[in-house]
Amino acid sequence: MPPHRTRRRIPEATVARLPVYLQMLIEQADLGIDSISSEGLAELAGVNAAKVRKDLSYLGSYGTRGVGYEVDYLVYQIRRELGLDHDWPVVIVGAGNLGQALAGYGGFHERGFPVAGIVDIDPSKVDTVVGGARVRSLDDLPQIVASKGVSIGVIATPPSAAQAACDRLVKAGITSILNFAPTILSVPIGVAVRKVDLAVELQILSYHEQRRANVQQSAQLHAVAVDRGRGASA
Amino acid sequence: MPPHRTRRRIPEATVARLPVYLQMLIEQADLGIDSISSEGLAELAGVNAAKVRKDLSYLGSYGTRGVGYEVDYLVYQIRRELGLDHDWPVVIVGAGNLGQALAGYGGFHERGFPVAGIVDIDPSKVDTVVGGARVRSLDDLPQIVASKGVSIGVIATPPSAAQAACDRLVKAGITSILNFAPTILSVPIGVAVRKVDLAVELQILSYHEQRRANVQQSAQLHAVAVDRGRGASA
DNA sequence: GGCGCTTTGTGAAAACATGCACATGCGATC
DNA sequence: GATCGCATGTGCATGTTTTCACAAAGCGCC
Repeated sequence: MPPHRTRRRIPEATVARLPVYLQMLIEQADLGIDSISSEGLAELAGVNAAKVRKDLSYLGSYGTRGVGYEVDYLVYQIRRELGLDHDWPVVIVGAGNLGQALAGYGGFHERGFPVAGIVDIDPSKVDTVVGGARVRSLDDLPQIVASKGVSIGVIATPPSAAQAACDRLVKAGITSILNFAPTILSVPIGVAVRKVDLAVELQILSYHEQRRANVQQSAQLHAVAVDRGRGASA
Repeated sequence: MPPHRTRRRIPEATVARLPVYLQMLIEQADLGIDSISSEGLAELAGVNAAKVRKDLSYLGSYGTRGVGYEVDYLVYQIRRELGLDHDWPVVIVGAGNLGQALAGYGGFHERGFPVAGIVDIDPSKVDTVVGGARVRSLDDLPQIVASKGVSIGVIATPPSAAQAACDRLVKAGITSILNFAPTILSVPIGVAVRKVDLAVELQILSYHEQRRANVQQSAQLHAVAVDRGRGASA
């Protein structure tokens, strides 16, 4: 039996880095580079070389000692592991600001996630055209999903409509959801959800800004205290 | 000396969850709820109650045993810790599809991150109006940053322009960057970067879809094997 | 004022992730 | 075809995050 039939589970942290390696490898391939070391890839991906090696070792032993990794082959293997050897059409729910931008964003299609359709509950938005796709009614969701074999849904609705959108996606047969609304969705087990909340990202940055400011202030206070101490002792 | 002058460092994982708690607490406050237990908050935030308690304990002892947490007070404390007691204006670089959507997205302003300006290198985009803001030249960046006290920059350029955009942001005095381009940025130490890559998110979902399919297939194979075994042994 | 109920806050254990350091094995060179 | 140099793959130590489990403590009721 081939050893990769029953594949050992890949740690989530590694799964999250594989797409980055993939991207970098594709860039290198386009530049005509056909071999790369863990150190080289680590530099490109902004991580440490041991981590790269350990991550890649979960896929199998695809490197050559003393040499490095063959770029094309690694691309092939990561693609296969991530399930990127075929396209995954996505359906977008919500044709507001963000939904429209996503539908018009070429990067999706280019990276294997063509937009199979965009739907909205608002009749005044239905049949308008955004980013080359005609907005369809939310009621058409099951038909779009079934006819195009869609398994990934993207929620780009206002927060108040997100759970309802989610429920309809699940009912239509969607099993993975990318949620842009600042809402915690509840889904049946077996449905994967990832959340992207722009405000949360900014708030995390805000924490670091805040902290930086505090540290500086505290350093100043400390300096003053030291000066006082000196003055007093002199 | 008050114990929170030299505040212990909050783990990164906790910092990433605080904004979610905050959001949920604000929702509860709006509903007129003024007290909540760790269990209740955990449910809302989609995490486990012990984690909520440990996370909140990093801020200090703000709960009441046998009762729970006072919603308003907790909101105040989390806000303070995250540095959200004042607005943080942001500047957006890149007025393409995504940049325009971000500029027009009300959620930013609403949650304390007003758009101080949006700039683009393309002269044909300059002076067009998107989402209520006039696009300005990339050359105006230092002036925008200085005059409005901006410390957070958002990169919404094509990947090939991202590093250059980053360099100019840093030179203009920006110390935190939210990067939407699928590019690893190199920045001087002291500058915080967070990356949001939509394709990466989809690829992670793809991995789980792929895996699901494999497991099912493998289960089927296994069922067949079992049946064979039975048939043979019967 | 004391008792019991409830929920916090936190040590300690377990699980997970990272990074080091080096044995292993491959290719190149002589 | 033996030797050398180099980069992989991995055992092990370290650090971080999650989870458990329970003592400590506030509130209401008698």
